[in-house]
Amino acid sequence: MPKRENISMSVIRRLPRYYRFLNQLKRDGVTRISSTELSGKLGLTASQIRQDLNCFGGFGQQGYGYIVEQLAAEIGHILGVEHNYRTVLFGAGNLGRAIAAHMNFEQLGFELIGIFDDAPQKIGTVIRGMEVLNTACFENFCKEKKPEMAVLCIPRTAVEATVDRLYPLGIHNYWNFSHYDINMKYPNAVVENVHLNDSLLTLCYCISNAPEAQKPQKVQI
Amino acid sequence: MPKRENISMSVIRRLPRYYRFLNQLKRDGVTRISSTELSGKLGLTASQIRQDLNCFGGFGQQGYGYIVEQLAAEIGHILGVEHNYRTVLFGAGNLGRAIAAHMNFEQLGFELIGIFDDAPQKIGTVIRGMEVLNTACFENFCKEKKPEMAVLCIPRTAVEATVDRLYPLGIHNYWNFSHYDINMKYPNAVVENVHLNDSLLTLCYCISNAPEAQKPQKVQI
DNA sequence: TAGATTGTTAATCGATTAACAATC
DNA sequence: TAGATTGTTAATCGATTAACAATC
Repeated sequence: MPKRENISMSVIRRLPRYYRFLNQLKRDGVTRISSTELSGKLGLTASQIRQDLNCFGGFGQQGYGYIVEQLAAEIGHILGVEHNYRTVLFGAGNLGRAIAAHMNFEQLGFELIGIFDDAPQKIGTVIRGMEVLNTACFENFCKEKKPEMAVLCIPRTAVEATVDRLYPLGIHNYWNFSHYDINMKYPNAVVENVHLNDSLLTLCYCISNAPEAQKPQKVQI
Repeated sequence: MPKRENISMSVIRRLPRYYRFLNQLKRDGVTRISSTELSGKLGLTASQIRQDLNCFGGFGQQGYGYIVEQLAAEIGHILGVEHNYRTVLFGAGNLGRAIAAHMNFEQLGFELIGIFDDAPQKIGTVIRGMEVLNTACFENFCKEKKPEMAVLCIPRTAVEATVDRLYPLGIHNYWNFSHYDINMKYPNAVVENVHLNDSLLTLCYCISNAPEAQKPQKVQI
């Protein structure tokens, strides 16, 4: 794959979805698929799928289509799922515990190597067989384990101080569940935000402004 | 606000962010703001902000700007935060418990009125002062409480059957944490997806493809 | 070979930005 | 009134779709 420059975010955000569907097809025993078939399953145009894939290289065969297993592997490689970036999680509250327990980090390019909190009642508790460590010990942990990414499940108010501490330790990549905007202060940090509040408000808008036919008040049980 | 038709998703997805920033300004005691000032804080162009707001009406005063409190209220109203849609949550696993405990549903247009699971060891446990109920009892619950939205924190494999059950009961709105695509079978359902796996994979791509200067291997502790 | 389907270029569509007249 | 800033129209930019030649 020689091209790959200035790929737009629109394209990038579709890749995980392609990857997911292709892996499902693989599990279902499908060996070969055309862009038209795939477009039906994904609800996109065949043209868009071909355009997207050709940002990274020509993975298909003219007149034949794409080999499912090969294409899945290519996209996995493009995403970088083989990297297993060493990851720490900050905040062992409800959300942090859920994320630690729920996510298959290993299949998604990361390896969870430590969970940190500063509340005494949380330190020492176990999540997914991993003991929650005291945030105070992070510098020592860091020297030995050299984490590359941090998941932030801490309150908005605590994020700035935490990033001020992690960034100089070489942790420049963040999966951020707070609404604090890390890139304001650290424009070079690589940040993926999960804004659950915004997502819920978007749903609220869509419900409130759905065509009349779908309005809840019209519904009968 | 007379206009409001065919608002693009791009605009809608920016509204929660405007709402969030305006509420913060309100808390900070700011009474007045211009589109230019706001654009600086949000990292958007002033033009875009004015365009976005004018999809819904003219909320500013020429030569003066926008009154923070008033604009926040207007956007809240556009989003529909006052609706308090009656909400049930399915799946009291790690993620479901975290979402139930973590989200301020009341401030975001929803009211959580029930949590359901079918695992005996979960039924009867308490989350946020609310007892987890047996999924088997849902029809009865529904007759009395008439829920309008469902949060789905159940495994992908269980979603289809659950929606098959909920949709005919009049629940057409979903906050979906699984990767099952509800709109395939129910095109009229109003669905907001939270795809945590896709988000993490996107981060993986961004880390793997960041400019050399940011690559983790170059970092010194 | 004929049929199918890609890779890629060109056309269209939509979203963002710029400009400026209206007006507070 | 003069200065500022909106609301809105026009220009630009980017993303999606359509078309088709290349080729398996």
